[in-house]
Amino acid sequence: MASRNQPAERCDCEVIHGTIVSQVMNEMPQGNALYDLAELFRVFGDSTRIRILWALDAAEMCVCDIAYLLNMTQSAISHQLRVLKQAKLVKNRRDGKVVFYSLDDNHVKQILDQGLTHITEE
Amino acid sequence: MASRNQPAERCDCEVIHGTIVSQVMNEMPQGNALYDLAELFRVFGDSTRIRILWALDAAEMCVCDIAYLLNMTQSAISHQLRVLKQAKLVKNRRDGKVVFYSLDDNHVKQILDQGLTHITEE
DNA sequence: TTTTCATATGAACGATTGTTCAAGTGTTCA
DNA sequence: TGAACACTTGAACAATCGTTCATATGAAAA
Repeated sequence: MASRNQPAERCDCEVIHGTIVSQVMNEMPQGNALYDLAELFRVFGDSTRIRILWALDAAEMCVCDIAYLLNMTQSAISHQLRVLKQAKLVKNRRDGKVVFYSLDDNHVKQILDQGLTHITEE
Repeated sequence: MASRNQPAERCDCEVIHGTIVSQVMNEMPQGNALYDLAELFRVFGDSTRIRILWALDAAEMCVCDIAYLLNMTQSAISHQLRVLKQAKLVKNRRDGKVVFYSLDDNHVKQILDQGLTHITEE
């Protein structure tokens, strides 16, 4: 019998879904696919980053504009923009001293909207 | 002049988007809407929870099934199921000793798929 | 009733996160 | 060139997170 604090062996409860469970195990995306998916959502999982994306959906904006808009320091915004850029959610272009950020593609807004739909429907 | 480590005052960079920025500030959802949105995505932002949701999309399942499937302890799974239930992403029903979990609504799979689309398109 | 199984829960732990602070680029303008 | 501006970056910090361990609950079987 499996001790309780080990990675689980097959349980003894009535196995209604035994066959399906085997299927799921075989069909579950291998390797990093689900890990990458979690990482993507983790980037969306912060209200500062959400507000940045929300702002950039309305217009391309420089770092100081975003900082002013969210009432935060440039440093904090810059750190978060780096996270967003690494996740390919935003892109940037330099124009003299100023760096303008914008959404990288239209998936971003779709993902936000999908989330909002879940929240507002209750 | 604003010192650098204060919540930002209006910057001096060329204000191309000044008008739009004001608009965004007015139109940005007030109160908790964006905070709630971030919290929703934060729940998706963990690979254990993503794998649980993936499994439950295939079939209703008991806790020990999920633990076996993901090769984790029942305790760890139970803790995560609580998070998922609080976020209204899963629901459960008791049948004797066994508690069966399933996805709460079809938004969940839509959100997962939307994320996968972003990842796979490169 | 007592035992057993399935699950839940609270405390504790290391690991990760978001912000701040201080210092660093890189560009423009005088 | 040198000052000023827009932005970036690394280290440090408190706060939060996910898992483990030990224990508790709830239901069925003995």
